[in-house]
Amino acid sequence: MATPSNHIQTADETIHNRGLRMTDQRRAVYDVLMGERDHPTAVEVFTRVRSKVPTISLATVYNCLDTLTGCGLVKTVAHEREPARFCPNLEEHAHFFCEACGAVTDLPLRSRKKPEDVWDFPGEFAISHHEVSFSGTCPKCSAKASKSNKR
Amino acid sequence: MATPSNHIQTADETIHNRGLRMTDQRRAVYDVLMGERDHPTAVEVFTRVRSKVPTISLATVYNCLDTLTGCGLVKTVAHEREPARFCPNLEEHAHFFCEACGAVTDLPLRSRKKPEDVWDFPGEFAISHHEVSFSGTCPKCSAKASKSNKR
DNA sequence: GAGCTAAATTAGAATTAGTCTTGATAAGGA
DNA sequence: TCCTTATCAAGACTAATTCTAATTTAGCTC
Repeated sequence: MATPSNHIQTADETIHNRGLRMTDQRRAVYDVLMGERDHPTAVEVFTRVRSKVPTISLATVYNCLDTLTGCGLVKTVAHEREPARFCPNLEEHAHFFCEACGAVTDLPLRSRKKPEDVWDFPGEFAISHHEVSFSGTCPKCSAKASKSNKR
Repeated sequence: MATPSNHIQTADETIHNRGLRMTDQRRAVYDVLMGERDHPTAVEVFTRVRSKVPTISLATVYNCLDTLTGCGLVKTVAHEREPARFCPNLEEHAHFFCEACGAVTDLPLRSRKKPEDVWDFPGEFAISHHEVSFSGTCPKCSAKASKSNKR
């Protein structure tokens, strides 16, 4: 329903099909997200985008991110009270938040398990989205920690 | 590790064991959360608590919620960019957010399944927390919707 | 290509949730 | 009782995001 899978659409097509325009700003924001897949915040996107489109404003970055998420090209990633992050990975996946370095890692699904198998839904819940997130220490920081523990 | 399960502690004991005091304000905040299990925001807790402790300030409510979560008596529930909600249910469970009425429902675990069975963790991730949330339409709102669709 | 219209952008103001600061208050132990 | 420390309260402050209003741009029609 959200993404017509009959054929692969380019971002341009997806946007045009909604009656919207692929402007320089929107493309630049999208390119930044596709370029470095590190889940930047709006402000981080803003600073990266400015190297390509120096006149862009932060409000526009917010607008573009809004448009792109509205078109389903980008997903927002919320974690605790931290600023929202943005992710162009449309595959089903969970997120891992490293408490040491702040890195956010995509974790692909290993087995296709239905939520109903794992959690108890008492009554008729109509699920439209679900989100799974983990936090802890990422491999890099785990390695660093065990090294410094050995001294 | 987080909750010593050798014997059941009262909230008072848990707080005292941390060298802190169970004040009127803290008890009132905790009682509000235990009373209506509807995942109120800090402001909602504030308005409810004021009927018991009329002189309490919002800052104190934030402080109390902070202390209680620090002691592990209460969990914060984050969803999108919305204000944080608070939950005294310490059992492992997921949350369901109704997009129609805004209600938040606890969903207990049906089967004890390890995250590693479901998601692919490439490398040595040390998991300290995980959070699962669903959104969609709750049973009440589903019933209302199907009724009004029939007209 | 000029003119029109709606969409998009911009800068800055406004909002909101939450935190910080500071001084007052209160509780528990010596 | 005195002393120390925790706690509370009020309001100032911050950061992320949204809103507003004016300007610019793109695509369409003539």
